[in-house]
Amino acid sequence: MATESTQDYYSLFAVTVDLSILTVRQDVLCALVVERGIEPYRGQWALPGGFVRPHEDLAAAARRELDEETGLANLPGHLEQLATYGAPGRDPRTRVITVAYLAMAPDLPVPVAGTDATASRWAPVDDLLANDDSLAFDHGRILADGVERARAKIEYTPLATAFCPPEFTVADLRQIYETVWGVRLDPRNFHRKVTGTPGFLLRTGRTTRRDSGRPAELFRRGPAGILHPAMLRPTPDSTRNNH
Amino acid sequence: MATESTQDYYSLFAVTVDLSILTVRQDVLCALVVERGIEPYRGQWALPGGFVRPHEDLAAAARRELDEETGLANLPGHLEQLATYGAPGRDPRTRVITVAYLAMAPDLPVPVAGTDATASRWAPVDDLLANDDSLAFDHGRILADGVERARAKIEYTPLATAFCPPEFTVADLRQIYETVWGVRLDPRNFHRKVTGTPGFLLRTGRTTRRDSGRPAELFRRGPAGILHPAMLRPTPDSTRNNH
DNA sequence: CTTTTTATCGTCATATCGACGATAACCGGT
DNA sequence: ACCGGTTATCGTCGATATGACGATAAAAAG
Repeated sequence: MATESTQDYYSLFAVTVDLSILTVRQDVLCALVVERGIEPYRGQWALPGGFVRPHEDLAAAARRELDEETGLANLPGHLEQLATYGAPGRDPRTRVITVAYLAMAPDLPVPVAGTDATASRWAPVDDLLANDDSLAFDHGRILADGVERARAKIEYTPLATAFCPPEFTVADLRQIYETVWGVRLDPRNFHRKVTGTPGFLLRTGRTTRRDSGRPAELFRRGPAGILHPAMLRPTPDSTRNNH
Repeated sequence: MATESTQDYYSLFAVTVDLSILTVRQDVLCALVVERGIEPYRGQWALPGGFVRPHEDLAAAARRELDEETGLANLPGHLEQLATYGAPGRDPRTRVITVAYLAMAPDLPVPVAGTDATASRWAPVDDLLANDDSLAFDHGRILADGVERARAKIEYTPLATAFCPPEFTVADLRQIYETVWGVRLDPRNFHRKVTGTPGFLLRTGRTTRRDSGRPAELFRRGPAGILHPAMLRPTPDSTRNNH
């Protein structure tokens, strides 16, 4: 907040809030994208977002945009500030400062027909991040940062449960980790880990029936805010213990 | 960046960059604060910062303020974006969006007489965070967030070395961890840990002479970007393994 | 040459992890 | 009722990391 050193005057900037909204659909990590109706980048896909209103808090603006885009007033899941992007020229029209937020939500049964007239859809993040210009503006970078944040935070927080419905099985949760991290995890060690980490999961006593195989117990998210010890993301290199 | 949904018009905001500049001086974690010369909060201490210029990148503005306040053109250490604060009313004059940055630097021999006419000094963060209104605006929260970020990041990154001079001993590094975390660490286990973590430290071969005791080997920061396995911050509760 | 001080190395019990075997509880088909 | 298929859950074992702490090394001070 302004040291008011040699110069006290200041410039004004347009400020927007953009959202990396992530979910896991059919074992694929997806992000919500909207089609732009106007220039610049007309017809291209972009992250949902919009201008912050004059007397609106940043977090409130993010929640408002989230509600508008998902069509769900009380969206379950998680919302946190990601980072702020303000490079000159990132919007060709004028100088724009964008505060990006990261949302993680369970797969929404509603195929998200937001209040906007613009089209919106879930797209696999791998597709969106394959090309550098699949997304308008610098939204590719914002999404990449959001995905990396999500991958890191499910290591030491219970936030992977934000991708799950209120009640879920250990296998459901493992599938989330496998999808978000892009790895395979041993079901037995995973089960031992999540059930042994204090506060991670609460048992409901109930079970699911399945088409085949033993029924699984249903859990809900526990009270822990951080995981001790953390979940370990396997190292990409597996050629270590070859003695 | 603006979905341009129902409304395409936008408001303008003043944007500043504020800095949580941390260092360790005489085994105390300190932050750089400046005295405000004008209203509001005249005479109170605040984090250094200032308005972003019309065509200036956010990171560039942060580096510029850092140089101005520390008086060192190429300040060693580390600088990263922390978070953005934009609650209405946080500046009583007008709506201001502040992008906060976190800097971690070795103890500067120069008693920082910046280019500003305003006074500046290093203050222990414990003092600054003791009262809720020791700092102007919401700078207490920004500083608290910065300290928490620093405490977390030295767990899994080599950033504790950013508080050290280019060459340092294991004891120097341990003192950094003890000061930032506010704990005591076993010198033998700490030595085993840091020397055994790949890429953390590079040995120089040289040693320091001391006033008393065996000379210690000098190290410099290694190439690792993250620590595997991470440094473990002792849990505040020690009443666990009492079987 | 002994004491003091700090740095560095070693030892040992415990906890955790990865790999993987074994068992449990459901299915559908015979 | 029995059997194989499938998935969930429990156990075992070796390797590794960790906390507690003893032992040794290399300097200064007396």
